Amino acid sequence: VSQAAVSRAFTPGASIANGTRAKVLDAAQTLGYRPNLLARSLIKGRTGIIGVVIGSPRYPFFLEALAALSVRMSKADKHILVYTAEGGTTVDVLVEDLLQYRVDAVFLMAAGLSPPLAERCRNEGVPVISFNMRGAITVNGDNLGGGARIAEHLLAQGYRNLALMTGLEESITSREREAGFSDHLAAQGLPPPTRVVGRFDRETAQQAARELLSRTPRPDAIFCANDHMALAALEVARLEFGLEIGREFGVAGFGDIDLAAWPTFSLTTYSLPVEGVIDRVAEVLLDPEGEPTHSVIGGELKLRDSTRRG
Amino acid sequence: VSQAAVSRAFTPGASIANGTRAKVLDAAQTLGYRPNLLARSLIKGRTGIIGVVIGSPRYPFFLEALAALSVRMSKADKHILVYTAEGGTTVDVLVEDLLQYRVDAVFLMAAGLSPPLAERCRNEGVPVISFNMRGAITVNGDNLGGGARIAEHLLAQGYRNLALMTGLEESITSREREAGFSDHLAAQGLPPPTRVVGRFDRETAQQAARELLSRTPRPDAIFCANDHMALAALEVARLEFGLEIGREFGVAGFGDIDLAAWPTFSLTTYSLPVEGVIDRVAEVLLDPEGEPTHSVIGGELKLRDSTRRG
DNA sequence: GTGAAAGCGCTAACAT
DNA sequence: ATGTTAGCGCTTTCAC
Repeated sequence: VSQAAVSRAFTPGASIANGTRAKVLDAAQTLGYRPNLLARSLIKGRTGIIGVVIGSPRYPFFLEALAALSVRMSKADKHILVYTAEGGTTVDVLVEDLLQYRVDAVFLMAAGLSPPLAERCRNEGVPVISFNMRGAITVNGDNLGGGARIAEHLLAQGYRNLALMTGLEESITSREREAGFSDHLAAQGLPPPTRVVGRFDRETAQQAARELLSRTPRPDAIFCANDHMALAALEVARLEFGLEIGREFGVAGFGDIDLAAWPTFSLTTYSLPVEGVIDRVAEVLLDPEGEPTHSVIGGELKLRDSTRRG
Repeated sequence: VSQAAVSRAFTPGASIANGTRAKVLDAAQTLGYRPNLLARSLIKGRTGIIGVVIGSPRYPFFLEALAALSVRMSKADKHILVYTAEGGTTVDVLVEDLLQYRVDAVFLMAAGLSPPLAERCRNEGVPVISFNMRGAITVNGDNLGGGARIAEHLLAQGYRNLALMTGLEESITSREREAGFSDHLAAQGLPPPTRVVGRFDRETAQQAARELLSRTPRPDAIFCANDHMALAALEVARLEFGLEIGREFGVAGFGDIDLAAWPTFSLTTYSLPVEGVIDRVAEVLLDPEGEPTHSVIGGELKLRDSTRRG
């Protein structure tokens, strides 16, 4: 009944007689005793907690990724401490806080970690994983490749007057998707697409789509930097301009969210495989060693009715 | 430069000279020192961490609620440790684990906490909040009232041959929405609605809708226990059966998710105000005292085109 | 295989 | 206002 014995009883491979262990576990059961993980972490230096910072908690992709990550981590007996950056708090403040909880690693679904703090994380042995951040370990969908595949596809379908709707101007993700698309056109000796700026959300995308569709000559197809904007554009084209989607106006997105496959929309898109991305993130998160790596998880072109002519 | 002085420097209202505090904070800055919250929690008995268990991480409502809660909690300097119950782990195991981390409270978005463990949580002073669990503190949308309002509305619009699509049979939420709906019909002396069982998801709902719409006489309106099923039913009716939604076939849901308001669907529904519900949850979570309370957060009927005749 | 003692990093009395 | 001491609940040498 010594303190050490109890500790050993709860430690998987400890040197303790089976009888003693059983006795201790039994007593714990009836007394309602459970080891205090805080105290354990204090000694061990590892908490089994992964810190996650979400910059835009309203953006469904991040939530899906969070859920997927949580499922993965549970399997490894690790857990997730969530911080959301809404309402003025900078990412630095949140990460600083996370470090105080002595998290084993940080997963950043937000931009804006300052290089000095990133440096400190490295020094303290806390790996930082992010979608897009120089200096950190990154895991990404194939933004460049996807953009290019979409451009290629639209041209193959005979669309000639192409438009592009970007996400937030400062978003690296958006810029990569745009670059993939535009560079492909340039490589074919074609002029750059008509460009409008969405901000990844529905409202702005609707405005941008209205503006674009009112122009003459009207573009005959658009590539939007994410599916949400593409669906907004599709709705505007169909319901407000009475265009037949696909034949009169092609729409393509990026991400392949569930909605894209609904028959009502049948949106052509390039997939961003949440599961695949998170699998890789989990892998890196669980393996502290290693230099900054940059993984690109390929998706695939999903050909649907929103870009089929005739 | 004593240990206690440092502690005081980092404690908001402690008795310490401004000069000393400045000096300590300054030194900490350059040395990269940050207090260890684990050690602090070990003494204080409070961690500032709220445990959240999500039973169905694929169900968007829970994710939205999680995001909303995280934002609320950040403001109170509390944080969220997320556990997902996918792949066989029981809620009991997860809550047990949460208790080991000495969380200040538990928010359960999952069913299945055993009464003995619930009891233990109470004894240890860890409040348990849930959407639907006897014995615990609960916060809910107005399932009963909403179901009734929908029934009332459908009748007022002249629909006469009503159908109902439930969620999971074991879901209390689904049963309440059903009861609100059916009881209203009964109170009007009308026969019970035709009843099909969905499982809250799209696939099952599509099957159920197909089956229902093939019957003779065909129902002229349906109430689905959530918006996702309602949208699935709407799509099937419109695209597979060629019905004019609203005039020939009325569709109503529950929840008022973003999609419901999209012009493509324009789904009539009774709102489940995520923000309102989570506001209340946060309130209870932050205030440990109090007996089991049961809050019902009212929503409102959203009249849209999916239930307008003529 | 088991117990005694030391210590993880902090805060809370209690002095001064 | 500051330093000293004790102790939060655990794991880890080190004896036995």
